[in-house]
Amino acid sequence: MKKELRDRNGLTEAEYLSSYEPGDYVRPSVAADMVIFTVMETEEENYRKLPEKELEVLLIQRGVHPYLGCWALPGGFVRPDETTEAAAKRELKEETGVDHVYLEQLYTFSEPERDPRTWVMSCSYMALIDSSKVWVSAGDDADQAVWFRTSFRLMDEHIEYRKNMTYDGMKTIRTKRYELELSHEDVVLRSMIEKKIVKTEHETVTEYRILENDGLAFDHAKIIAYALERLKGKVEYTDLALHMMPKEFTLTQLQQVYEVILGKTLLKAAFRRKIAHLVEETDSFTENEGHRPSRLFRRKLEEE
Amino acid sequence: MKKELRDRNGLTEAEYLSSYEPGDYVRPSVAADMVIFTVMETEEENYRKLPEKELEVLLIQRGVHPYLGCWALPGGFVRPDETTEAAAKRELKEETGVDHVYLEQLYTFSEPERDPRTWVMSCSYMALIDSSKVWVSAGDDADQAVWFRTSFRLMDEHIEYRKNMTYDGMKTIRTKRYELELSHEDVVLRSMIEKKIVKTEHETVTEYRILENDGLAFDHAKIIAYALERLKGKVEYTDLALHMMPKEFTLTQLQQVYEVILGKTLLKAAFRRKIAHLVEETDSFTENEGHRPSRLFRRKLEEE
DNA sequence: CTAATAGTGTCTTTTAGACAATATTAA
DNA sequence: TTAATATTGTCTAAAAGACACTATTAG
Repeated sequence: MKKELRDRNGLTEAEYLSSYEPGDYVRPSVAADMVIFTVMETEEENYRKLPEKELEVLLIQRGVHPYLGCWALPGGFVRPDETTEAAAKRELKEETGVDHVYLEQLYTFSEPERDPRTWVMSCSYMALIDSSKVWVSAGDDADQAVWFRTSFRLMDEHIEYRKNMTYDGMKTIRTKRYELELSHEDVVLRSMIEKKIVKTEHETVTEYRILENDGLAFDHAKIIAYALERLKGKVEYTDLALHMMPKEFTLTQLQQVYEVILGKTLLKAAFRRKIAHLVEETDSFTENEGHRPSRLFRRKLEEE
Repeated sequence: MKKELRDRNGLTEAEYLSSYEPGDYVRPSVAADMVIFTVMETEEENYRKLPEKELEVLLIQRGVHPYLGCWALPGGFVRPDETTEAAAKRELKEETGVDHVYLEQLYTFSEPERDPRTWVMSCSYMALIDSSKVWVSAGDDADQAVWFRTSFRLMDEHIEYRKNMTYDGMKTIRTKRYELELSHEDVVLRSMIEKKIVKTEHETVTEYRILENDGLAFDHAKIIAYALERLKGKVEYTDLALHMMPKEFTLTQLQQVYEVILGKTLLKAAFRRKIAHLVEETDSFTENEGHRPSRLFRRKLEEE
């Protein structure tokens, strides 16, 4: 309908576009980086007991500078014919061989100095995959992908109330320090991340900062911390956790996944009531467990 | 600690970086676009009645191709020395003159053809400003910024259950069609946006599509729809709405803001219980309203 | 007095938390 | 039989929904 509008140079849109020259402004590279989570079972000695579960993140050891030898999130540059999401899916497929998984855009990190080489933004994604699909990548060609056990603990919390003199009104600064510890066999990567929430009259500014970092490349400690907070936050009011389950699972297994993500134990009865609407019964049961068999459930696709 | 590691070419990190050449891969431009919301009061005839409230979005009429004459979100390209957030803040200041407001990153839109000129990603932000600060920008130099009344209505909802033969398992497709209507005086911008949620065994894919669009530039209808959904979703469990209030406000005013955002009326008693922990009393009251005075509150900064 | 909003009390319903009782299995 | 988990029931506590009653003001 606006076809024949002409701009101040007398050009129609078609004419403008055909004569358009991109100009030589500096442009950033954009990478899609992925925080891929899964929950794995640890080996259990007692044949009767159920195995414990642990939250794991996939990392790749860098074989090139910068951060040579450090561990990084899987990811790669976005190409001009794809979306960031398509780039993430492509990398995911390459790195894990897995195809149809839950994928959610997290945040675009854009501090200009986050990559020492050049201006690179990271559009980060969180992927959830079920451990039965986890193809433990035997070190292929260049880089090796490894699952790291994840621990993310609040180490310190601090609130400061500040009477702001210049501007009227109060200001509160809430600071939380988290320890992120990733381990695989004898490799332990440890970072301290600070989350600072500054509230004033109208503003609320949240800021993450890496205080210490040992072995993780770039600002990936920050990205992983951000992903863990998102995961924790959404698990309680969405069906996110269901995406980490195999096709059929027991309610106890599902509860374990919730517990690992939330970092606390839940009451069985209350848990079952709460997630009842997210699952549906199958006719199968577990067998040969040394105790009463458990009904298997699957994710319910219908219903809200 | 990894200082002296050398890569396959025998270079240390410092050597590598000093010899680093960016290469000539194609890079995208990245823009920071903002969905700026405020809630304004309509004029009320009856001196006793309280004014109604309406949700408004700030748009700018484009004076250049492409989408010449269409209305677009305020925004601009990110510069190499700033974060996307800094770019958003800069544009916000330029466009509205307002400085310290609530700002939250929404989503990075990256469809390669979203800008007909060249490859441009949009890192979108939502800003909330209080209407008392709204400087009704008298059309300045180039482009004029105008507040548009917002209506976002679910027009159609549809669920399809599909038995997937090739792959085992079910698939459900939930489709929602929304009408986005933005109006200012006699200008009415109308778009239809489709939200499609496809659930399979492990995957949940959500996709927004513009079905119809009249007068909004680029994919901005999609971005506004996304922002409205985020706003609605977070209002119920955060203090987001408080960022749209003036320094002091009555609880009824706050309730009106909730109601406008949620698009439904709330019960007074229940509402007050729910938000009690987010506000604190002042000693002031409204006056000359033709009815009982109302206590003024302010946003509480302490406490969770 | 009136027409409006302000503010609170209370009953009901729903949801969450806590814990206990009973069921079932492989070795 | 035993040591484990599975499953359900029930009581209590807290939160949400619904509604009604009382308070206060400018004109």
